[in-house]
Amino acid sequence: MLQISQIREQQADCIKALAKRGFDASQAIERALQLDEQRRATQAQLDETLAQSNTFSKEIGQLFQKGEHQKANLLKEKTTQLKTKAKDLQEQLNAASQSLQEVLWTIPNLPHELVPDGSSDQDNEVVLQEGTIPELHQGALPHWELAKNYDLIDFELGVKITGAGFPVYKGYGARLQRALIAYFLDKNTQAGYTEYQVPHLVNESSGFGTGQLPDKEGQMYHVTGDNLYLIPTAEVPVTNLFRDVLLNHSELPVCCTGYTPCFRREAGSYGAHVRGLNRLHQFDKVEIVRIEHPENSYAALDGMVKHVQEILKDLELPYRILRLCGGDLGFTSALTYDFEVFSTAQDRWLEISSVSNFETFQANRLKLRFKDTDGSNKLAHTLNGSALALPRVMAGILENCQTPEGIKIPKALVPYCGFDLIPSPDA
RNA sequence: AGAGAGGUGGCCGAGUGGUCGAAGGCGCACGCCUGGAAAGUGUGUAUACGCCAAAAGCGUAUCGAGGGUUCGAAUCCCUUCCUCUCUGCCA
Repeated sequence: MLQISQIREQQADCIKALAKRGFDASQAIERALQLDEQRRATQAQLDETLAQSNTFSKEIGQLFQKGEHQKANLLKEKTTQLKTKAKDLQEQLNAASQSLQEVLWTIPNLPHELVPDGSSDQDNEVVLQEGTIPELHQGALPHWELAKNYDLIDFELGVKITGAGFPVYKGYGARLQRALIAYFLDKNTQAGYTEYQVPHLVNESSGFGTGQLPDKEGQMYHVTGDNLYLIPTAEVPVTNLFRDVLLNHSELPVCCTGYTPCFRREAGSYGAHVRGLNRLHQFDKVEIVRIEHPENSYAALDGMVKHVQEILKDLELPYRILRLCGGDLGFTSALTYDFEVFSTAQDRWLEISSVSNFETFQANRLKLRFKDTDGSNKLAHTLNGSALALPRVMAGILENCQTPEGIKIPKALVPYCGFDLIPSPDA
């Protein structure tokens, strides 16, 4: 959520920045400013009324102590009138604040100046491509066929016990999955992130804190009996650890990592893009989250990009980094880098990680602040990224590392797996 | 799920109708003391919003949340959420 003070002071800049997203903010911003004006005017009136009422109350107390009941009763009548007025004003104030908040919720974050123009993923800017795209042998297969032939993942069994999009990992598949989680967590911990294990269900307040509610309610699984939500990403529980928190500047940056399964309803998804591991209702992900001083947040973002890069190099996967254009940028993000791994067998790039700086957009909703060196309280900057999402890494490894003998495990993973080859069933 | 207890500032904790934004302690900041440190000692130390060009200052709200009684509520009443203890169930 944008800060109303920023909108008030930089109205034109805000509208201009949001235009990069293809978002015409002029109406929403005008309405917000109008409501803000109304809110402030009402509060000024209310404050004055209450101040008078408070003064009278004190006088009444003193008069009663002195035994001057008549005078006191006279004042009582006056306060009764003020009370009615105050109640009325309070209602107006609440209504204006509520409406203002609702308008602010509809306005996305301001894109950073580095964000390229553009309306769709076609316009994302490739900032770097690295790693060699392997030449695969004759008869190389996409991962969903490999998973079946090697008996690594059983999609039908998942359908039987739960439904589509809930795969069952078996044998080498399950072990590779476990190895990846441990490997990612180790890499992140070595880079200075503190490991967390967090709940996989969150309450309503947490859903609002990171912005999944109220807009994306349909994307989350909802446990109605207890009014809890299954997390769509570790970002939700991890970031909410710092909801309503006032940190000291000396505590920054806060760096967290955590592994969780992620649950997404993905209502409306269909077609070839949801085949195999490409889109699931339940998948595993290791997330990194940073809380930063505003002055450091972009350096931190670069650091996170470097970190993810290192992991992908370690895994010997061909990847590229995209700077998302205005039209493709997430609602809450100011600047996002997407990582994509090339799937040779599918002949396309698969998104594998997304690293974003949200600046104060999340912190404003979360009320996540820090006490700066000058003693003032400021909103912190939040950042997060996947390091990494498992299914696409799994797909990338299966497809890019397939040989006639079997799937060759990248060296860095061998100590975690305990095997260096998933032997081909045909060999 | 049943019975009971409780939610007060960064933390602990007092406070049952007015002078309470709230004693006391811890912590923190600055100063004194010291060769330096510890101990000791003094002072200060909540948040949000609003008014003001800004600072100073002033106003309002906030003792889990919402409503009510009252001229006046941390304190009384109602609703609700949460936590803890015991019992039950259970990895």
